[in-house]
Amino acid sequence: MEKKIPMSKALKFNFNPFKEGLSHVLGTLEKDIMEVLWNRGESSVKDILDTFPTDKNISYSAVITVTNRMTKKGLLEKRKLGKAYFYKPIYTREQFFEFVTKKIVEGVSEFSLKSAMVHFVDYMSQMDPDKIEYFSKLIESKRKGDSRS
Amino acid sequence: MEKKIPMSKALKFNFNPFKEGLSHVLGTLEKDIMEVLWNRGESSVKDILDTFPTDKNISYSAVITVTNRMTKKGLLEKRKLGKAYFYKPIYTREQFFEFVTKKIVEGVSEFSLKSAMVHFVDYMSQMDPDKIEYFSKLIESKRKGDSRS
DNA sequence: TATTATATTCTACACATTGTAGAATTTGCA
DNA sequence: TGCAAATTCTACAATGTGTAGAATATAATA
Repeated sequence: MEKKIPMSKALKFNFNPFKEGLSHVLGTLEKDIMEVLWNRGESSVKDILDTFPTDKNISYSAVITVTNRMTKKGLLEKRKLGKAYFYKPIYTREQFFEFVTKKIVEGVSEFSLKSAMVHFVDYMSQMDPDKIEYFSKLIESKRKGDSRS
Repeated sequence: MEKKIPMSKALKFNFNPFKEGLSHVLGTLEKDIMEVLWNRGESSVKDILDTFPTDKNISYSAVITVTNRMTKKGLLEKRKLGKAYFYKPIYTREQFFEFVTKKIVEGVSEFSLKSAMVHFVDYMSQMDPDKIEYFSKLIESKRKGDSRS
């Protein structure tokens, strides 16, 4: 019997606006694991566990269950190296942030474009002017060159 | 024994970027109920059920359970009128969209401001130029007058 | 006031997601 | 081949949502 090839589905996620950083998108353990993998690259479960503070008290099983779920969800890739499986992120940290941000921006724009515009500008206006400056430039460049469909 | 006042918690929600419209934020039945309440105003469970197509086959219990959960979540208010409870949205449709959009925009900006800017502009540039026009104006007005704080 | 129609509450199950881990099994290297 | 290490399997908890039956409460009316 052929081993089933674990189809890496397209990444799906929810966005929780009441959390921060990666926790907008990932559970606590998922997040910890992603951080480790982005920081030290392809790692085994043991590697991951070793980076956790001792008082964290997470079991080997807990980690392996979650890494496998993340693999199914299209977040990680795994391959066997020697005796153990090694996991690595399919997306770099930057790609992941890009991907998530794009989806959310598209989603919220579809949800309510006008509100999105207003609140986006509001948000930026509370930041330093550089931000708005940068943003204005982005828009200007779109308004000019970019008239392709 | 005093009746417990059902503290209307602050509205919490997740945003699913892979859905559309209200379904970004609400479950199917929740959404159907909100639509009814926004359309016809304060309504009893029976009222709500009556608006559902016969083939929908949702039980009275199902609706009442969900309306009560939505009340706990800070989405609805209820009060007794005659024999039955009547539910009404705490937020108007517009307020709700505003609220959700604001939270998501703030969330995604916190998540990754630069990406958010880029994708937002990208998204708009695929829309008609009016959108960008409107947006530019918003920004301009911020850049001028609004230097408070 | 007793009856009845109707509304509510309670409880519970299903499914999905995430955190968690023990037990059993497999496997690779010494 | 045997053992240590790793994996798989299974399972339970909590949360959110859909769903509904049974029991109970209540209001209107006969």
